[in-house]
Amino acid sequence: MNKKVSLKDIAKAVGVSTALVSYVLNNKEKEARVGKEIAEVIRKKAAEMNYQPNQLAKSLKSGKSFTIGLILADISNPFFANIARTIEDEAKKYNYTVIFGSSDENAEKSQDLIDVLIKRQVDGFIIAPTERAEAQIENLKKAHIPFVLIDRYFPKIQTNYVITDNFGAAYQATQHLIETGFGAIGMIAYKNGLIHMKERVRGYKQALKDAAHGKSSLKEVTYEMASEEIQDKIDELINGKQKIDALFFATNTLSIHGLKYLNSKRLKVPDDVAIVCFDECDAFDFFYCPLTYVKQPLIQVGQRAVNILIDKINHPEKAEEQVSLASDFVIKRSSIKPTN
Amino acid sequence: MNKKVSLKDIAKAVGVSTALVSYVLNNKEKEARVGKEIAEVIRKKAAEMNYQPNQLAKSLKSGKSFTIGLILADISNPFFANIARTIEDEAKKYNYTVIFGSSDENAEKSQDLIDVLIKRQVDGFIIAPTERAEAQIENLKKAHIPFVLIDRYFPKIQTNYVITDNFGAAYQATQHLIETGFGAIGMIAYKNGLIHMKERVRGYKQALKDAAHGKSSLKEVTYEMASEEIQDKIDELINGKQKIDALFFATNTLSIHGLKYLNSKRLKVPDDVAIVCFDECDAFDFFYCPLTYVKQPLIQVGQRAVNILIDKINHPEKAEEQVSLASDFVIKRSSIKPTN
DNA sequence: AGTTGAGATTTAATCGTTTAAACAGTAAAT
DNA sequence: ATTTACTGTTTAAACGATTAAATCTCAACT
Repeated sequence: MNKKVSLKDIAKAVGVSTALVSYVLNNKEKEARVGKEIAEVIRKKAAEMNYQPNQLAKSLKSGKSFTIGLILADISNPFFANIARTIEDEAKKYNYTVIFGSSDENAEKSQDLIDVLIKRQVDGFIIAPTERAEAQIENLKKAHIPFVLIDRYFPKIQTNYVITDNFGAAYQATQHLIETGFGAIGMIAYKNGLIHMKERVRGYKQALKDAAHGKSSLKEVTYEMASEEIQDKIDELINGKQKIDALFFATNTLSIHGLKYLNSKRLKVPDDVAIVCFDECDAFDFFYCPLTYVKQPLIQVGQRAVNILIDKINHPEKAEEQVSLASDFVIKRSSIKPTN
Repeated sequence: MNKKVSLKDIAKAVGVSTALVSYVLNNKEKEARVGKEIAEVIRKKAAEMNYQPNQLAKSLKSGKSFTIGLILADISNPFFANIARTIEDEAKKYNYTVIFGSSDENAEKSQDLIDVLIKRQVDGFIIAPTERAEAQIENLKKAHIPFVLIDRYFPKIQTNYVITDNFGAAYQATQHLIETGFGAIGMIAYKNGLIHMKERVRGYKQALKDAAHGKSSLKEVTYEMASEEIQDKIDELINGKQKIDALFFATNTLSIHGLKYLNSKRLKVPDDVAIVCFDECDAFDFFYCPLTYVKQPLIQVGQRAVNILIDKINHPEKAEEQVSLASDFVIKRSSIKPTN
């Protein structure tokens, strides 16, 4: 059969040792003082035989795989897919390849993925960590494996991370609703201990407090049952004693589920309830009322994460870097007080 | 520093040769007649030292990397992201890892990715091939590298592939519009030579022909400039002499661009123009009028592709497999004749 | 005592590269 | 004539694992 061409094959074909071939094909002719003519012959033969170096062997020898492990919650969520895309592109610039996996916000799956990728000798990780992943992250630290967290991080662990200023963005969003004149502002968030979610909630509450705007109406749903639970929560907010007239969704998926339910209840945006979303989403383009949203700088998050990771890979002694990026806030009609 | 633990380290710690350690950790104690007590010691030590075998070394030795290379047009497109997700999940069942890249429908990028992945010794490829990629595919064949094409294939090249019946789906969609009573049915497709697109166009044309429904109104746009060009094309269809009253979009991205433009022109669906889309999309949920669409069996495509690939990897002598899957056709209000 | 055999373990080659070090050959310098 | 200094090339070890073959140790049997 058609076995793959190795250095040895070329060496045999030309009639020299593999060392010479290696030097030539790695452009180390100068240092290794390889004869000019033989170098040409080797180069020609390699091309002719369509030689492709075995990266596994190279990595084994060098201890560097030029591979980044990427662990996200779910690649089919556009938020993560866009980050993945950026990370892939950015990594390619430095000749790195990306292997990714979806954790589904599940700490065991996340650990499995980390193990698989460590066995594959990735040079480092970019991870959007799940709840209860503190131990995994501590272990990576202990093992001195470079990594950068994105989207979330653990305040108790000193790590590299690139996030967006969730508190600030949520504060701004809530403040905007207050200033626009809405009286009772509800929020729907995921029920979990992850910092990005906590910060969004904190921003919302702080904004209400600073404006002495009554007490907060926060409702939380689980990741697994979001689309069902959100319906009850919205009902409670709508029918509760402090009937809300504005609603802040903490993520794009919550927005989609929530808006669908509002549609099904024939509640009009912004007349019956004003809306602000965290993150954007293709789907928003087709909502009858243009939606106000927090626009996270996804591309910068991805690029910074890659840059910091590669820097850390090449300079393991460097101190951890923490980056918090500001979001844009895009105001559309969904959060404008209807004139009546 | 904290170098990684190797077989040798364990061997040294226990005071035996690496061979024993290897036998034990690969559960080959029986065949290799390893002492029961020492096996226990080795196992304990390995766990204690948190040994993770080096997959690169294993692969180098065995010639199998348990890695699949996945080449898609763009991972940030939900159509591909969903396939990627399925492929990742399915591959994991067989202990395979997926490395992916985006070709952006560009043959050079695709070739670059193939080269990178070959160097990384992937066991096989799953590829949604771009235009002008025939030579690449031929080369893979010549090199006896297992691969499965998805979404598209090349009729002139005998390969494994898993696609959906594009002709049938387009025929059904068009026939539905005819039977519903629309008089002039336009279609917007990408201008390229790829089989999936050609088949969709062929299905559309054949349905018109079989129903003796006048001549076709096909407009084609380029991949790179789709969002701009689609506007002119829609204008032509709307204002042309055979003013259309129904429109068939050949992909989800074309649907989104097209519908946005129709919205901006204040054309109502289905009153001014009926709509059928190929592929679904989250965004459709929020379009004011529920959209009729061809629902491709993405999960099956991904799973079959993985299964066929792994089969081919393990049995290279097997004949190529060609799979064409039927799509669902979901009829909603956008293609229902308004009663007036 | 010597042979046989089974059990337990090690040796060494191998996968495809890289690269320091050794070696060989020639020319210039002493 | 010998040393020195290049130039050009090969040797061999190493990366971390696997595994056939070799080796060693006993115990059992003749």
